[in-house]
Amino acid sequence: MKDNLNSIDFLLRCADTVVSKDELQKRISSKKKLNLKLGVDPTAPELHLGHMVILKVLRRFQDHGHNVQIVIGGFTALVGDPSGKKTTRPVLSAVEIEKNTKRYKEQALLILDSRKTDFLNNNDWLGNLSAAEILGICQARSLNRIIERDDFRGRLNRGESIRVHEVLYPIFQAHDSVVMCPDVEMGGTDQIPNFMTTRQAMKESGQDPEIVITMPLLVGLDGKKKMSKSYENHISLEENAKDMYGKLMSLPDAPMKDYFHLLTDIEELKISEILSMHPMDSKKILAFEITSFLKGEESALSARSHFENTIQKKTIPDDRKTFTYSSDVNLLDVIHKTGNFSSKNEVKRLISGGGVKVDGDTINDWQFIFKPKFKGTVKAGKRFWFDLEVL
RNA sequence: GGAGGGAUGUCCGAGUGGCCAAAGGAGGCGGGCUGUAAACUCGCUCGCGUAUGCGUACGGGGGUUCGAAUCCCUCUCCCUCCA
Repeated sequence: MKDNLNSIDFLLRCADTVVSKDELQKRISSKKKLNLKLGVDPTAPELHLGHMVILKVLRRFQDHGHNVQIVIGGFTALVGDPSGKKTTRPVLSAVEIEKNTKRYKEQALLILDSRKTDFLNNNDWLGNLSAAEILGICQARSLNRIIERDDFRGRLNRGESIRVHEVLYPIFQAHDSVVMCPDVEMGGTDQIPNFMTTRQAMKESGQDPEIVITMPLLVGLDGKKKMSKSYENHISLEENAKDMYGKLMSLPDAPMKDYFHLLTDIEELKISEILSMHPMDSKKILAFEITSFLKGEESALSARSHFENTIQKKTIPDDRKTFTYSSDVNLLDVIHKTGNFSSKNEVKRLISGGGVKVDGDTINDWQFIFKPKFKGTVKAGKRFWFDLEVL
């Protein structure tokens, strides 16, 4: 059973919810150019592979001629999504939002087709609503419907407080869709309750409700928790090719299958074929595929050979810095001065723990002195090498 | 408005006057094993040029004491219950 790259099943590969597939099929068959909406939060401008999952699906739609509208939540950022009880929500200035938006654009366009992508800011329509207008919108919504969702109901049952603005959040988000009239809205699984409110709102405004597609969360490099910057298990889209490739190689085996499905366009059959190889070889294909898609084939090739040389063949990489001293220096100082370690104690620990080699020999005396005329290569920690020369 | 509970190192969490730079766990770092995977295993995990030493550190400030994370006062923040 081969994937047909044009089939709706391929477009929706791995989607965990589609409401509804029939409707989508109908709209696609009508040959109409569809508008796909994606809402983003301008408080977190650094994108990673987890964000790429959705962008990748959007890109497939674009390749079929459809259009993508990214809504920057300039206004809703001030309201705060009810999921997650963040202590204080930073209030962003217009300038910051501008800056974050720009950065977001750059990263998103690594994946999306710029000719088929529009960027909007919901502050443009939400920011100027009068109190009367807000009342009007709220009049058409029912609280019952909103607090049906599990997280609200749970909090009510447990007697935990729900702030009024949290209830308003889905109303504002829904209003975006009422204004934009998208055919499809995409998001993460956690957005489903908000999307349901949105569909309801669109119906009440006499529109065809948007189709909702949600994608599963990508697991992070620890193989356990979802990929997130705050868990420090992410791979940033801004990462350079070498690090991206290297980090992908450190991914546990188990999530590889998901990574192939969610982040590449490789067909189903081919994926199972790749996964039946030695896990390390499959992972190299995965790492290459993703790095090359985001950073270009050339960088990916050199990232791969860098990995093979330094890690697999244990060759010392040649892009090392050289540090030169004019008189005796000890090991501690030399390593500390490279600026890669935050304190001398940290370096001492590294040295006495056996993590430092000079020209291949482990040295665990931090007072080790380099005499004049010394010339050699120091390895400090797992993957940091530098040259040292004492005149 | 009233009653009560809480804030400890990156995180979780023990500790209720000296033996506390503070148990334990997680995470992280380094070694071994390996496929820079997992699992396993061993060591380290505030800073200071080398220290039975000094400095910082248990939400902020002040006090009691020879001595405070531990007691008292006060401030800030969080939570629960009643209204």
